[in-house]
Amino acid sequence: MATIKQIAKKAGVSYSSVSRALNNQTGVRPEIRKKVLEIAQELNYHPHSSAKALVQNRIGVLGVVIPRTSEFAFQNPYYSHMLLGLSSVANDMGYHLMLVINQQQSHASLYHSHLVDGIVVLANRIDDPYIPELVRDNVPTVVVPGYPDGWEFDVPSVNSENYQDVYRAITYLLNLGHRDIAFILGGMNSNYSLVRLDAYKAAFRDKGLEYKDKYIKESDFSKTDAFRLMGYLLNLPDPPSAVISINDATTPGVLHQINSRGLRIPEDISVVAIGCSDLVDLTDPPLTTIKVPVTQVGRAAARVLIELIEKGDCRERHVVIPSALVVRESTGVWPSS
Amino acid sequence: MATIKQIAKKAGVSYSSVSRALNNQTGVRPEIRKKVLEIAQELNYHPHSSAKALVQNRIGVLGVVIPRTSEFAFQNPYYSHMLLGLSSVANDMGYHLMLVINQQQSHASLYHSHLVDGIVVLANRIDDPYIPELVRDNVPTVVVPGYPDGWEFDVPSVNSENYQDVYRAITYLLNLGHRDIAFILGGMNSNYSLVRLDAYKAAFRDKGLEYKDKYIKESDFSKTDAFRLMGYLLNLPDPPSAVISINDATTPGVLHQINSRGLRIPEDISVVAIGCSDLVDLTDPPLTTIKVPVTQVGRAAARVLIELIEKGDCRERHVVIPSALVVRESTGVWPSS
DNA sequence: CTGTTTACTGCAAACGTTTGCGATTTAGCT
DNA sequence: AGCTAAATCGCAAACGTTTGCAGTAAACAG
Repeated sequence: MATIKQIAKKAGVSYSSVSRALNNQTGVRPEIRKKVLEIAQELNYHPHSSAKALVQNRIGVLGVVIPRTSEFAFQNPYYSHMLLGLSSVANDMGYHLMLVINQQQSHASLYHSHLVDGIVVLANRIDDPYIPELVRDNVPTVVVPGYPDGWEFDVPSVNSENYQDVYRAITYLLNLGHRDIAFILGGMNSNYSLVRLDAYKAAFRDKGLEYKDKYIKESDFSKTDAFRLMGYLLNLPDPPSAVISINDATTPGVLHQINSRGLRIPEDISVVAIGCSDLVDLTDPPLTTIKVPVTQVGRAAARVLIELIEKGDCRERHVVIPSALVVRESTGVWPSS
Repeated sequence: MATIKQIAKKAGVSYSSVSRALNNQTGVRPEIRKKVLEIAQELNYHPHSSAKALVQNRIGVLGVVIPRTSEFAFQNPYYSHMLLGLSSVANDMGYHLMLVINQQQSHASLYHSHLVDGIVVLANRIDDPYIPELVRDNVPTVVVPGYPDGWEFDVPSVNSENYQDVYRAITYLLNLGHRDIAFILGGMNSNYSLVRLDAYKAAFRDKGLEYKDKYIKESDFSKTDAFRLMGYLLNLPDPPSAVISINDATTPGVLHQINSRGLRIPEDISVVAIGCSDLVDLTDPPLTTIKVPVTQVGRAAARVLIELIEKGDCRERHVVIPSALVVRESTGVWPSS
C-alpha cells in the first residue's frame, strides 16, 4: 500500500508538500504538484481514511440506523427507497453510508467511537430509548419521521405530509358518503401510526362526525396481521364501507382478505393505500393512494444531516416533503347503488 | 471525548496498562483492571476506531456495493432481504456494514483507502468493469451471484440454486404438457439471466424438445418492461401456454398484463414466478414459485467474506444455498380442457 | 538466602496523515 | 543592486491507539 512518505521520497520532496499537493492546497510549485500527482497515480495511492480521520476528526460517514425491526417489516420498499435517497445525496457530498440494522447497543456509540459523523434514524419509534442519548450527547442526528408536536425534546427531522395526507384522504372518503371507515394501523409506538391516527380523527371531527373506535385496528405492520384484522372487520355485523391501509406492508394483506371474499372494489368496499410501492398499480382496480415520496425524504434527511455535521446547525430543523393523494379507481361513492 | 490517556491519568497507571485492561488481555492486576473499567464506564469511554484501525490495519467494516442500478431495480425486495442477511451475520461477528449504491468509482478504492476490510458485490453483472481490479489487487471479495462455470477468473461467490431451480421448473412445465413456455428475463449482462436461461434451454434439450427463441424475452428488470413484453407475447398468433418470470420486479408486470386481458390462470396460461417476495401469496391464485432464499444467501456471503478477511482464504469458495420449487395453483396441465 | 521463573508495568515507537511555524527561496519594485 | 513582500518548503508535533521490549516486583523452589 502506497503512503505519502513513499511518494515524497520518490519525488524528492518533504511529505508535507505531498500532502498539500494531493489536497490541492496552496503553497506548492506547479511542477512539483504535477510530479506528485503523477507518482501518486503510478503508485495507485489512496489516502488512508483512518489516518486522515484521526487528525481531522471527521471520517466522512453517515450512520443510517434502522432500529430493531422484524424481518417482515424490513421487506417494506420504504427502506429501499429511503436508502436510495440517502445514498444519492451522500455520494454527491462526498460521504459514505454505514448501515446499521437491528443493532442491540446505543446509537450514540457509533458516533462516540468515531465510526460516523452523524446519524439518521429511520422509522423512528416514539419509545426508542436511544434517541434521548443522542440529544444529550449532541450527536448530529436526524430522525425520520419526526416526533409529534410538542414532544419533550427537539430533534431535527424529515417528514412527508403524514398528517395532511390522511386528513385529505379521510375527508375525501367522507365526502363520498362513507362513514364507517376502517383504518389498519401499525403499532402505536410508530410515529407514523400516531400522526396518521390523529389526522383520521381530526378529519371526522372537523366535519362534525364521529369516528368509531372499533374500525381502528393496530397491526404489527405485517401483511399477515393486516389480513387477520381485515378479516375481523369484514366479519362485523356492520362491516366498514371503506378502509385505509397504513403502508406497503399492510396493504397486500388487506387486499387479499377482500379478494378472498369475492368482494368488489369499490362497489362493496373502497380502499385507500398509503405507501411508496408502485405495486399498487398492479391491483385491479388501480388503488387510490397516498403516494409517499420516500426517496425525497431520504434525500432531504441526508442533506439536513450533512448540514448539521458541517455547520453545527441547520437552517430548517423540521423539513416536510409535500406529497399527494392520487385518486384512482378503488374508491367510490357510498352507498354505491 | 474520553481517551485512554485520561483514563490512565485518573487511574494512576500507564496507558498501555489501560489498553490491556480494556481489551482484556493478560498482564494487568485484577484490581487495576477493575478500576480501569470503572473509570472507562464513568467517562463514557469509546475507543477511537480510526486510531485503532491505524495501528491494527483493520477497520471492522464490510463494504456492500450495489453497482449502478436503476431506481426501479433497487425496489426489488431482493436487496432488503440480502441486507438483512448480511447485517445479521456482520453484527454477530463484530463487523459493520458500509453500503455503497451506484458509486461511480472503482470498488477497490474503498478497500485501498482502508474504509472497508473486504467487499461483497451484490447483483453482480458479468460485465462489471471493477471486479477484475478487485481480483488483481487481492481484495477480499465475494460476488453474488457468481460467474458462469469456466469464467476467466475465480472470485469467491454465493449463489442460490439458480440453475437447478429453473431446470426443475421448466421440466415440471414440460411434464404438464406445456411446450410454448415464455421466459421473461432481465438483461443478458446479469448473471441471473445467463444462468437461468442456460437452465431453460437445457431442460428442453434434455427432454429432446426444442425451445423457441421467440418466447425468450429480455427485459430491463422493470415491471413496466415486463408488462410490455408480456403484451407482445400474448399478441402472438401462437401465444405461450406458460410463462416464467425472472424476479420480483418483473412478475407484477407479467401478472398485470395477463389480468388486464381477462385471461385465467392457470386455465389460459400457467405462471411460474422466481423471487423472494412473499407478495406472490397475495395473488389469486397463489403462484407457483421458485422461492429464492435471499436472506440466507446474504448470511452466507457475509460469512465467507469474514473468513476471507480473517484467514486470508476460505474453505468453500463457491457456496450454493439450496432452494425449492413451491408448486401452488398458478400452473396446470396443458391443454387444460 | 539466593537464584529463577512468573506476573505485572511503563516506555517509546509505530500506524499515515495534517498543519502551524519558522526558514528559505523567489518575485516584484525602486 | 538592494529591499520588501510573497510564495514555497520542510520540520516536527499531534491525533489515539497497540505492542515489543526492557525493567521491576513478586512468588517460588532449592
